[in-house]
Amino acid sequence: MKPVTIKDIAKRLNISTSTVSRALADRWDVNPETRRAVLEMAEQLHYKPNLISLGLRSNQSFSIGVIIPEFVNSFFAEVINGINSVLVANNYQVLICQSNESWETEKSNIRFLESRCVDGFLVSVSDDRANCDYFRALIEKGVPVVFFNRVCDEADAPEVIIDDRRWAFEATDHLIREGCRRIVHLTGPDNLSVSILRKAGYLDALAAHGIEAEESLIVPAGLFLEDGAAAAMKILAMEERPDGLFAITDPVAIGAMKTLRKRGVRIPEEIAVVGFSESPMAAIVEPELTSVEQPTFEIGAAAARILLEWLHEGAMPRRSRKVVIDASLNIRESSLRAAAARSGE
Amino acid sequence: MKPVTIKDIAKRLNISTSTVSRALADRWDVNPETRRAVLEMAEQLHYKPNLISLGLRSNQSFSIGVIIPEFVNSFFAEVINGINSVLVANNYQVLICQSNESWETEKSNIRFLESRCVDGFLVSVSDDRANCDYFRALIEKGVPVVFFNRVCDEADAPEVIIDDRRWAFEATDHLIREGCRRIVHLTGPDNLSVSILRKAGYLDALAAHGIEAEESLIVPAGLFLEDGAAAAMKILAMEERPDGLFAITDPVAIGAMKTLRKRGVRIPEEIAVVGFSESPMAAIVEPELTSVEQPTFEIGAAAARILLEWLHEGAMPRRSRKVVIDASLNIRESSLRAAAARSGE
DNA sequence: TTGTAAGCGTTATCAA
DNA sequence: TTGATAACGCTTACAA
Repeated sequence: MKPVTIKDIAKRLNISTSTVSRALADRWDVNPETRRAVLEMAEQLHYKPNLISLGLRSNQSFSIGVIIPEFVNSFFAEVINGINSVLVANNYQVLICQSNESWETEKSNIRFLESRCVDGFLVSVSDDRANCDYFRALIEKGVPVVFFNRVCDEADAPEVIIDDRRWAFEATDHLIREGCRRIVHLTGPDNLSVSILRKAGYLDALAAHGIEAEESLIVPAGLFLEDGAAAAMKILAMEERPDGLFAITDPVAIGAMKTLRKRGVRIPEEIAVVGFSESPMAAIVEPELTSVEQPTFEIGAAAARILLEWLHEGAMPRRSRKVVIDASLNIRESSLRAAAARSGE
Repeated sequence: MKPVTIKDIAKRLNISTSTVSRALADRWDVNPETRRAVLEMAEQLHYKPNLISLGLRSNQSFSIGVIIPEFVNSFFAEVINGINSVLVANNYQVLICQSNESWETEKSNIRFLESRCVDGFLVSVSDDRANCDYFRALIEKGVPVVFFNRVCDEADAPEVIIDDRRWAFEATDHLIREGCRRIVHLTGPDNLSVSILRKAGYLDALAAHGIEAEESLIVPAGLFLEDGAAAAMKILAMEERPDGLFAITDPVAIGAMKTLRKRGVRIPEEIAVVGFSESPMAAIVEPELTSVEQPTFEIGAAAARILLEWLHEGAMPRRSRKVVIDASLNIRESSLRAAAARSGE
């Protein structure tokens, strides 16, 4: 069965499609009688406007492409909820594509979404991307792009982030105040903005407390549970055991923690642990994990709002070039070394 | 800047748009010379086909609407990965809508996706839906709908499920074999197919072992962490403490387990616990949680394949009316009561 | 082998 | 207040 169109309504009422269109759009220049009849008939035939054809004419699709590395870990899923809340309320559809941390996939996602005529992009970049040329080209063509979380500084586009460097500082500073002196840092992929910034914050904190950084304490890990578990094996093999651990993400922290505990390392007494980006798992694991909490929903909502503004204004909203959202450090058992030591005595 | 269209290519080459169209579609009836020129020009101008306009003509959009209750818990996110893997490979776009467990939202999602001319639906229904009339109407109109996980038996549509009743039986049976006799069951919302079936499986297992079911041991909980935590308080208040717990989902099991442990209940020694639907948290929580593992990715992929078949055949694939995917019981510490008792002696 | 023209659903423009 | 027509990007009979 073919879908009902304004033609069907027009035919039934013996009027023209333009009148039907006007009546449905609630225009002033249409007879109240006619409008009523049209609305009634539309209802009766279960008419639903075809948003696709609308897009053809206006050259906009009322859809937004979202490109993220993955959404199985709840972080990006929560961000998408923030994005959705804003865009759906404005009658936009969200098209979600996963890059699976692959640049190639990211590029093909962009092409695909362009073919679908999305009105703009919300992007958190993958980690194996060599440069930002693709996004630069997009922006130069006039396509609105807003980055969040994992950004592309070389591209001139708005970004919504937290102050990763500052919060990595806070996390490390907290460990030092808990008495840690040999703090290992599990890093993420090198070309990810968050990797670089969080490492910088870690180094800042060491410097602020006059602790010398040691190359051997900076352990390349990754972003996921397995990466943390693998890194833990390296830690166990170290001649001089560290007394603190700051991981780039919660999964990495948890993966490391589980492995260390299985090998009999007591947490936080022997090694205090701090993660980053507050996952639901942080409150599940034992001991509960200290972590930097990012307001994920708000990050998504903010990015979506900037994109909407760009769409409405027709130009990049300059004052939103860099939006820094606040974060917080949730202190839990995994890092409370001083308290644990006291209660253990 | 306007996007490049076949008109632009045609104008530059002084040929007609139909020739360009044919050349791009790689038709036989076009001069190799012309084809080469067209392809070259398309490349040069960065031409990208407009999938939207294509849909207008053919009355199909090459997009599929997916409606799920939520995707912050990884279960549905994993299913979507399965869906994506099949559909993206077939050049379909997936439009994801969350119902947030609200029937109203579900209905508005359907309307919205219909307006976007999706070619079909993949649905896991929300829990507060009164009936399936909406989906029935859709199917009668000839719109392909495939249900997965949470299905709508009243609607005549394919469904992809696991044998919830059987695996609830296995889970409960396992607890009984571990020596449990007073097993509490934390249930989900009443009108959800999985709630009903898992409760039935629980009762089956009790009956099979000649254990009398007790109304007071069937505790209405919900689907999430908080629901499990709240249910745990009820358990703690029971006069006769149960020795086993089977929860409708992992989050409920984990919520209950955390609360029980905080109140000093030893798991599995005092209460053995089994969850359902294997979440990543199962392997994180302590003690690690025994749970029924559903092949989430495969469920999504299977549902997507059935939908594709329906789309290609033009008729509902009858032999896929009910596809039962296999599952398994992952036995971990939380339920190994016998072993724990031995090692504790 | 190529071009012309109609059509998909809708709206904007102009004329009636 | 309403209707006819063109246009959005693309494909496809049919004609040349």
